Amino acid sequence: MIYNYESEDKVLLAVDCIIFGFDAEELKILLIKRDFEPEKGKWSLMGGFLKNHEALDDAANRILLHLTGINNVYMEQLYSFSKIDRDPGQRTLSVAYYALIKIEDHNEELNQQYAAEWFSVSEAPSLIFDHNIMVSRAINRLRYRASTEPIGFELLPKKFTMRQLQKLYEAILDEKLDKRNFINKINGLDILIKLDEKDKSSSRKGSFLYMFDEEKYSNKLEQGFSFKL
Amino acid sequence: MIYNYESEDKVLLAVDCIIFGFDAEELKILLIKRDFEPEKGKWSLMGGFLKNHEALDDAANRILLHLTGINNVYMEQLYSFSKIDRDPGQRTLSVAYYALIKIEDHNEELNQQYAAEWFSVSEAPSLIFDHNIMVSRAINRLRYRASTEPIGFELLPKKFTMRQLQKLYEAILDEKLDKRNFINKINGLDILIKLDEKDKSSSRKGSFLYMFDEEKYSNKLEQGFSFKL
DNA sequence: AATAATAAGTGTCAAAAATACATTTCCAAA
DNA sequence: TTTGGAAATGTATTTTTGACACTTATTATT
Repeated sequence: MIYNYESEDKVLLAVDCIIFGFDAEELKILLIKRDFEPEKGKWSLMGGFLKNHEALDDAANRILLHLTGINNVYMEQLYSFSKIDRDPGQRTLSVAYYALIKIEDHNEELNQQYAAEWFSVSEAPSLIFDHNIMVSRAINRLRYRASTEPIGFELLPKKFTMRQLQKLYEAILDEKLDKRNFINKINGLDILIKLDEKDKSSSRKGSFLYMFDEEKYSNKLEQGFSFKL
Repeated sequence: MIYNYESEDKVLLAVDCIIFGFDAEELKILLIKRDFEPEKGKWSLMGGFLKNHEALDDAANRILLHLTGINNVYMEQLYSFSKIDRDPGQRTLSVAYYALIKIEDHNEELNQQYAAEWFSVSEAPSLIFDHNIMVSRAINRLRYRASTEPIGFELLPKKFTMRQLQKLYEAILDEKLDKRNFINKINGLDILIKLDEKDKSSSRKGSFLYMFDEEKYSNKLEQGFSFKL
């Protein structure tokens, strides 16, 4: 007996992306104003529908690229949302993804070509459907992931200062950290390259720039090292 | 303008359940032999298809109930799998859930009414499709969850000994734990009720039985307590 | 009644990790 | 040369984790 797949229901599957950025010491999300009904004119996550011939990861990347021009960034599947009436227009499920992007690298295109806008996580407007729930789930996941894997760097410029890194973690974890303890911990991990360059934008003395040493990190990983912050 | 939902593809959405149990000091999963093509006769997770009128959580519960007679147990959504050809019969996505059940409470019905069989996680057969990947992801999730929330008790009888609890955590974490340190840690959490009863099945002295004190736990939760093992 | 067998139950010390905390240094601008 | 301001730096204390071995309670056996 072959299973009769035809007798089963098929569903519309949306993919929605929570896009995180970091700027001015704040964790931000990228939102768009929805330009069609239902809920036209309201703020929304970036979304689209899964096509028959693509995997979810691919759909998430396609949607991100299409709505922001951004490609090739860190993304992770978050959760699938399925409340019957979550979309008042039509029965739709949604698989949420979150992405981490370096705001500086993408600022211009976003503002000009796309109707997208950054909001500080704490001041974001209320969103359509269950998107607020998605965002808060994404923040939780980001908190966990950022304290067990070195993904914070995805939100910073390639070269960054210790202060930036600390402010980033403070924003993600939503708590103040002690500067000396933070630096000691980071240095203890031994996965950064300290450059000879300094960033002089914030002080006369200038502060040294660092880069994440991906190669060193993956070597250490193989030797049983585990990132913990 | 109203969005034209009709032009979007719809997909078949399966729900597969990884069902964990604990017995004889081992972490186990419940599998069934598939009785239809494709892959008829091979071992598989419990699965079914999402219906148009139900949410994923409800589908997972329905499928669990239908295939095992089990109801009302701990379940958590795990991940959505979408590789194009994951099911050779038909393009299908699958949302995986895992469940924790108390084997003792359900043993008879499972063996008699249903063609389900328990396998130790380490000795389970190779499964159809991407089910092996689902299982290993579920184990990871279970490890994390069990060390940050008191869900281990879902796998034990209502009354259990310290030794059982320790063996359970050893099985979940896949590492030996020190008896004294473990007991000290558990007692430090102060979320168990020590009963006057003893279990005499494993020694002449007998060992005290404990119960999880749900009420105490949720009170402590509200006061900022967080379970950590 | 004494003994033997077996798992249950119990505490301390040392090492490591986390936390709290204040001063000096460097550089450019005035 | 002085000054302002952020960057850089180390130590002492507390807390947590990890290692480790003997006594107790009970019943079955003699």
